[in-house]
Amino acid sequence: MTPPRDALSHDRVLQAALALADAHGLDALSMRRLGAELGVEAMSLYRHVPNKEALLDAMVDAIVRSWIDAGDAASTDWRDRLGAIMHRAHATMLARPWSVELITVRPRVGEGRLRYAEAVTTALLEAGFTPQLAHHGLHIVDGTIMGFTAQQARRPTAVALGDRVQALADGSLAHEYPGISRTIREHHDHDEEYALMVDLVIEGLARLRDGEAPRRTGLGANYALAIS
Amino acid sequence: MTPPRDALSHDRVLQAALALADAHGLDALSMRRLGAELGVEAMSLYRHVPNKEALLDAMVDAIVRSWIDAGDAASTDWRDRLGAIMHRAHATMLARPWSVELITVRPRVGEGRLRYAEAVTTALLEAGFTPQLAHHGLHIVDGTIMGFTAQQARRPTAVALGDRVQALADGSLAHEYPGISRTIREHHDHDEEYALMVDLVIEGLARLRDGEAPRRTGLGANYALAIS
DNA sequence: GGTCGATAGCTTACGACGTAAGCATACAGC
DNA sequence: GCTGTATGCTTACGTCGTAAGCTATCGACC
Repeated sequence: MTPPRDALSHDRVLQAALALADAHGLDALSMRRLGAELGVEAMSLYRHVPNKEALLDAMVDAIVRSWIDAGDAASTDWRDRLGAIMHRAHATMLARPWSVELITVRPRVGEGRLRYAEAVTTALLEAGFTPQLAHHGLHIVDGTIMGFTAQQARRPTAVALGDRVQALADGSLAHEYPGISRTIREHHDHDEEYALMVDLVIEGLARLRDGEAPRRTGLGANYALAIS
Repeated sequence: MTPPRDALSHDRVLQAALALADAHGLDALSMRRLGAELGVEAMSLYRHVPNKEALLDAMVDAIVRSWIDAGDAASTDWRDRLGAIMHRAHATMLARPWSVELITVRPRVGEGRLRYAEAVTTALLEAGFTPQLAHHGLHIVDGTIMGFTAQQARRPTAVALGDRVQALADGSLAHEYPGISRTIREHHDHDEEYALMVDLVIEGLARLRDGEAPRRTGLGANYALAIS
């Protein structure tokens, strides 16, 4: 059967879902609305997607896949390779703010995430990290990307919604929160801030590899035990 | 009117919501079920809580509030103060895995979050950081806590759900993903890994304060522009 | 002590949501 | 032309958050 020009397919559904989230946010992405966007009833989508969860997973993987680039491996400097990945991940997520939430919450390991993890891991291994340390490094890089980006992505909302943020900015809470009041008025370039952290992390990883014992603040377990 | 022993109140609703999430996860927290748990109809809750969103925000703030401790300020060493906060935050979130998702997604600035931000900021300011750098430091610390913890919290799920993770562990995907296959079999202590990152970040902040120019991997903006 | 206003909880109802089950259509291969 | 299979539609169920209005209880005051 030659499908008509506008036949559905897994990919068409996926693309429409991405477009809908881009246009109206993640909350607007319901199966009914997605169907409508495709000129089709909601239930028809289930011919091409097992359920909504799987669709969300596919969306996540499509995005994570774009974090890496075939050209990365060409660079010989592992710092550049890692930096490129981290900045690309940051930029692509900020371009679709809804994706941050989605990626944070859905841990399914798909093709894209595997390729990304592989790229980071091999960069570290080739740079002389032990397998143990490379594994830690992957988690540290991952945490850095997600944590910083998540925080940055939700900052505009925080400003828009937080009545208190205004009070802080105009100084009326200066007595209660002197520290924040003093720092909040600075001008901040968030992209530059991220670059700062990326370099901080990469430099820290290099020092770990080189066996320079970090000045320990005390074993983490102590704190964990102290409060549990 | 003396309320009967079991009268509702904002606090009782909040505590019940926390308990329900602890016991059955965030998905189980519906207004109907929460009401049932309190022996009350769903709509009765709305006398004490404006809507579900506000309840979730209150839950978040109750948790974030526990990240700091009055004793922190007593310590003179800023590394210890920061380390204590970061480890406490990590531990309290892991103790309630559902909170990670909630905190990541809801950026409302409440009392607890302000106090936490203030504690981190003043620790940095008192350690000689410029206001500008202290502000960056807060975001870096925040990103580190959330990113790493989020990733760790969802890792068990990733293992449970990812059919591929098994394939990686037993080596059948070694050809496609040699790097991950090599590192995934290492034994990992995740708390120790977090301690590693905390020290890495604190040490990196110290170097920023001391004006040691990090070895730049190239300006972040370059990457961002290259792909957008 | 009778009345009154406020408070707390209940009832009903609406419009979303994800999706199970079964039906209708339309094509490909014979 | 017949038949099997793939595709999309229809209907329906149980869930959700919450708007609107009702009822019952109780302290405060005349």
